[in-house]
Amino acid sequence: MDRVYIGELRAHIGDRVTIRGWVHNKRSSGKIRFLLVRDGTGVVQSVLSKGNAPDELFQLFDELTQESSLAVRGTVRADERAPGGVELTIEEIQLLQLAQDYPITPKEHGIEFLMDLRHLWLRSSKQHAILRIRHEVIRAIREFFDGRGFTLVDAPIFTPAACEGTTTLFETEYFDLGKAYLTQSGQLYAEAAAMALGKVYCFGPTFRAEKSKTRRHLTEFWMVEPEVAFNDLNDDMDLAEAFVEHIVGSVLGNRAAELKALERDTRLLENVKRPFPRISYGEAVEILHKNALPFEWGNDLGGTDETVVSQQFDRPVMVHRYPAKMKAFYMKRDPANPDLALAVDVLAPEGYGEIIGGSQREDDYETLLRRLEENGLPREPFEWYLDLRRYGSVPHAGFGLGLERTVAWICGLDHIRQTIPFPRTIYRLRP
RNA sequence: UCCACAGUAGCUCAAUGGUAGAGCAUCCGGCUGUUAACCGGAGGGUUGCAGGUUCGAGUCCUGCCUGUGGAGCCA
Repeated sequence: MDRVYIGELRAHIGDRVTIRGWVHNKRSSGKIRFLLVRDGTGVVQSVLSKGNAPDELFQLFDELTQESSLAVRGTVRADERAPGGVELTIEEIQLLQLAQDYPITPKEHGIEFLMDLRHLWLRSSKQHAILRIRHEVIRAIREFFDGRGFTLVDAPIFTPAACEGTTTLFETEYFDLGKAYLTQSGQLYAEAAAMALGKVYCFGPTFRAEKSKTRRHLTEFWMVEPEVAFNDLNDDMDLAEAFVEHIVGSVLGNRAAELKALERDTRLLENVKRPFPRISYGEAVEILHKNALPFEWGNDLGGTDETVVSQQFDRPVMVHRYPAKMKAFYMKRDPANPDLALAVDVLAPEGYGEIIGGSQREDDYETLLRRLEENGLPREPFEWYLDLRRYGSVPHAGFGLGLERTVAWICGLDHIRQTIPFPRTIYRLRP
């Protein structure tokens, strides 16, 4: 079998091989023809010249359309004139299917048009690069936790109630048991698992029915959530910075070609090394005031606020101890100031905003019960969660990292929707 | 939900209230090393929908639809 992948052609110079793929583009000049073939591992230019090939082959070449599927047999040659330095002298073309009127031409297109054709857009080289970096980030995430004794514990996607009681959830009928909701976080379940296994993480899709219309939001996105028994907020921040450093380092080390294809300036990514600066919410507010931004203590940091704060640093910054009032009920209060929650957000540089949100969890039964009431949450669906504080409660902490926001930042994209194969936004359910 | 912007050829965009155009794509022709190739030609339109103002509306006004960006919310 002489079949090889385009990515391996360099090791086959002088060989007669067969590649199988799709027509990426073609060019012609009089009696010479250039066919660019893509197979997922790369693109190779293959050449046909008059005098060296039969007329039937020229005929077939001229009929080929963009994205037609085919097999090409030929001899591999090194040639400086070819993109990539390697090309194929065509001896035989086997057409598998002639594509009709491929809509995505090698020219500019608008985002709406490309999103409607997302199933075809994935064939473009930049989308390849993004999806490969997404894969690398996922691989690095698993590698990081698996190498540190964490156990992957999947959380359910159907849940009986809101985890945090703040955001709007997708609702569905669940047989005779009433309403069920698509999960907005696996955290509460991760906490239960941490009490069983010590160090755990869950990694799966999460759903938010908020009608968010920004470059940072999807209605369906992936989140990885570690949870560690006996960790406090400082341990949590130690874990978060090591985690982010590992992810960025893995992409830099293993996906340099993809970053280059995206024209990403990697110098800013090289900076992502421990320790990350740690500032309190109060210090963040001071930074905003120094930059003449009107900001009232007690409000949450908005998109531009986050950008201004993160611009003060050359790497991700961790903002901790937010006003408890605006944070979720399960976050533990700071013993030094009960108005503050032991929470931490990690803000990515370059205006990419919050990629991690985490906290030390409330571990006292009575306090947690009071928080549920203060937040107007029903007790019954949380009984099992309260059990975790009845039976051997311990300090513990964790965080959630948004996969797509992280990929958008590392790739330097202007919008989160390109970081997931088939994005779900408020106005997009297809394809 | 609120605010702003946009919708013209398959795509990306032009067009002072006065005959709807270009580039790319498609089709035809040319070119023996092209690099989003290039050169010549052809076809391609209910200007998002419904009203209104006007001698005349792609252009101005009203409503609606669709999309984009932002706010809020958050990963």
